[in-house]
Amino acid sequence: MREQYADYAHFFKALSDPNRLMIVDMLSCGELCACVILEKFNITQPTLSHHMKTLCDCGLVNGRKEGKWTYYSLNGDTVRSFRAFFERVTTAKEDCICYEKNIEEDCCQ
Amino acid sequence: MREQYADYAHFFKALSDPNRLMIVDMLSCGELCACVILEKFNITQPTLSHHMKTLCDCGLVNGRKEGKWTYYSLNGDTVRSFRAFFERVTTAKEDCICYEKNIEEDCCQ
DNA sequence: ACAACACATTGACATTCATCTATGTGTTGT
DNA sequence: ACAACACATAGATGAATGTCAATGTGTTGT
Repeated sequence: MREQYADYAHFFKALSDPNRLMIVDMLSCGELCACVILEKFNITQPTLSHHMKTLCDCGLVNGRKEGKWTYYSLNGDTVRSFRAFFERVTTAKEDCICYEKNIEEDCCQ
Repeated sequence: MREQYADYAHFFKALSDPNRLMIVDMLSCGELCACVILEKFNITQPTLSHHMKTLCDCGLVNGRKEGKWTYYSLNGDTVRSFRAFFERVTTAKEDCICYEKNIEEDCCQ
């Protein structure tokens, strides 16, 4: 569990940009071509390409090339595991790290 | 909706740091004193203070001073609205922005 | 073969960020 | 009143990030 914080932090970082959040929203209904996505933004093509790489690298989005075009779609499995992680990390649980050694012992008596 | 991307991006950014993710996990079981949190990390006190400010500024965490000590806790309302936003943004919906003007018209015919 | 197109890569730049040391502020106990 | 403590703030620094212009790569149509 302890190592997962760094792993999942990448997902949060990937979604910490408004443009990328909007891209994910657009992809929630299904696959879209890069050129279609680009039309909705006031950014250059290289910038979109960079954002798509960020989303693909962390596994949230899949890319599929078809001739000249590249189609992007959400990775349902990643989205679900991300959702589950956030749920776990914000919900009280018996094996929470807050119960580990030293906690609530040496301070604030 | 369009403006919400920037608003919620702040939440994702606040959680994009492994230390802050772990802090949220610790707080999921209830209120904790800053000094108790600090013990679990290999960071200095000013660095923790900075992280707590980041979490508080976006509304995910509440701070409460009591004498010398400061107690932090998760803001349940913010967590729930954040969860709902992520759910909405990753789920197909009839009023999705991907259906707005120009999309799927001028490209990839 | 060649021009046009869709997209990726490179390199540069300004901004933001995590972290530290040093210092300030308010509280507690003697 | 004063020392010790808990925490915040200020300032500095190296690393990461979002953006762009320029260029590269692979595909399509003539």
